[in-house]
Amino acid sequence: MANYWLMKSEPDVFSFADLKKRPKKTEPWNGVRNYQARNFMRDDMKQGDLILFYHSSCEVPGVAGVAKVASDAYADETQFDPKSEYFDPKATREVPRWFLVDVSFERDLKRLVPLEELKGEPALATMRLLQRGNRLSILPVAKKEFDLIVALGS
DNA sequence: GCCAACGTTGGC
DNA sequence: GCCAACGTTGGC
Repeated sequence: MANYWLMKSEPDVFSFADLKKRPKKTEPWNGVRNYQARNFMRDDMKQGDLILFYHSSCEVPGVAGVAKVASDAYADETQFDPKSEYFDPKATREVPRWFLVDVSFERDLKRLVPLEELKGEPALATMRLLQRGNRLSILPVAKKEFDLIVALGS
C-alpha cells in the first residue's frame, strides 16, 4: 500500500528545479532535525511512494512538482560532520539520531499550485498542511488530496 | 521584519 | 516531571 507525502523545501536553498538538475535527479533529504519528520522517513516511507515537492518561505509558496522516495532510510551523514550546520554532537555512528531517504524527480507539473489556491479547495480543508500552526516539514497526504493537487497542476 | 504556533531545553 | 524561556518555522 503506497503512501503519499508532502515535503517542504525553501527554493532558495534547494528547489524542485535543483532536484531535476541533479545528475541522477536524486538527492539525500538531509538536515531534517525534527523527530516527527524523521519518524515518517525512517518508519513509514517506502521506495516508490510519491511526494508533493512544496516550496516554502518564498514569494509564492505552493506545490512545485512530483517526486518519489528513492531509497530506504539511512543515517544522515551531516549529523556526524562538525563543519556542517546540521552537526549533532549527541549523535554517534553506533547510535545515529537522524535518518533520511533519497528523493528523486518524478514529474513536472505545468504550473506551481499555490498555497493560496489549496486553501480555496473545499476538498482540501482537512489537509494537515492547511491546519493552523502546522510547521512540520514532512507530512502525510491522503491519496484523494494528492490526486486533486496533481490534477490542479496538470 | 513581524509574529503566532509550537518543539526543545534545562532548572528546579 | 513540570513549565518558563528560548529557538525555529513559515506565512504574511
